[in-house]
Amino acid sequence: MARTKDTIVLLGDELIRKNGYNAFSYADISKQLNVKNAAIHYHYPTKPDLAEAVVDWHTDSFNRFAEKASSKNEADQIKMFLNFYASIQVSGKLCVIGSFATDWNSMEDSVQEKVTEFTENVLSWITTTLDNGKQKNLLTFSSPAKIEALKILTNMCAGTQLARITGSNDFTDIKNSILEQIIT
Amino acid sequence: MARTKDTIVLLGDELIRKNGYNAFSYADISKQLNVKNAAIHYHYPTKPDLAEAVVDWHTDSFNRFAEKASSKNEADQIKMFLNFYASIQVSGKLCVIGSFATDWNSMEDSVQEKVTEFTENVLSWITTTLDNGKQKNLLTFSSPAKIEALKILTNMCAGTQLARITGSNDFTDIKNSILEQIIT
DNA sequence: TACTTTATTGACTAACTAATAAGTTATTTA
DNA sequence: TAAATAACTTATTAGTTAGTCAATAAAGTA
Repeated sequence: MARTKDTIVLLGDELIRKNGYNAFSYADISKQLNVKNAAIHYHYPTKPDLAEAVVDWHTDSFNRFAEKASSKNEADQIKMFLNFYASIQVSGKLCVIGSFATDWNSMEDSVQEKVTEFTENVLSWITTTLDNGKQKNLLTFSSPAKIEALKILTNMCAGTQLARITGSNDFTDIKNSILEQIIT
Repeated sequence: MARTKDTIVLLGDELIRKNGYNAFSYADISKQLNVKNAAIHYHYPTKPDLAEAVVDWHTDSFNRFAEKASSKNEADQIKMFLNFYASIQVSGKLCVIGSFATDWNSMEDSVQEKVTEFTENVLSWITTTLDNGKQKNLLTFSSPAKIEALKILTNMCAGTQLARITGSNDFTDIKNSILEQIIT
């Protein structure tokens, strides 16, 4: 039964994106899971090991998202993407990319590499989706798709951060404005 | 002589924006300053006290920036603002807003309040500058100035974060694209 | 000159941290 | 059934953390 092992990743992810990588400890997880901290070390010997597993989970999760979205048209796919970020915002979490970027300098190389790969994966999905949507006349934007993707991603990533400071209306405004501008 | 006291804030700010609030310790500062950690506690009794001083420093710093920029036209003011973020990116730091947002839940109320005030101050400066620039036909954008301001700020904030992961070209591309689109 | 304030050190503490080693129990597997 | 493996606990360690307190030295003030 891989029950505990999986739950650790979910709790780890929640703690990382709610409180930050350096703010959480194995004790936080073990308390919530009602096991001793040594049990966490049994499944994930070191903190970087756990961090890697968290990034892997996000990779799988995003691939499932892309798979699920692939049945819709490009305008709806972008909508789904922004709605995904809206759910992050509502749950009080942050985008993984932003969370790991802030604690980048305390991250092991192995973790950094996985985060980089994940980020490039997300960016290329947005870029391709924008490009295809433009060709089908479902989407409009003037800059190259890659740069439009960078702007949308940074809007969402820092949008969830900003919402903590100035409130969730700011996030919603950003999200709606993006959709208004790119959907024909 | 307030030499040490001021240097502590500068070092604290650098550590917060390079490594994160929860990743730095009084020991890091005391080593660099060649004083004992008790000396840091003399000037800033608790970590939140230091964090408040760091935010105050940013408030002063931004006010000086706005004052200095006020002699230029609105297009140049926005350019200056983006260039300011470019210098943050180059120095390997992050935007204060993003740094504090990520560690928001480990922040004292007193610090949160100061960060909120600072962020609203920055946002209203961008909004006003965009608005004035539009009226003078120096700037063009279709959404309300406030929302355009939110988008530019989140682009810059997460742009410095993303640059750590995927490289500084992405930041430069975002920056140039913003300028191309809003400057007439 | 005597007192007070400012800036600092030295010495310490209590709490927390990631991580380890040895032992325990239950479940597979051969 | 015996051995092996998986999933833990108990107990502990070495290091770090923010924060305190008493002592000190220098500079300013009355």
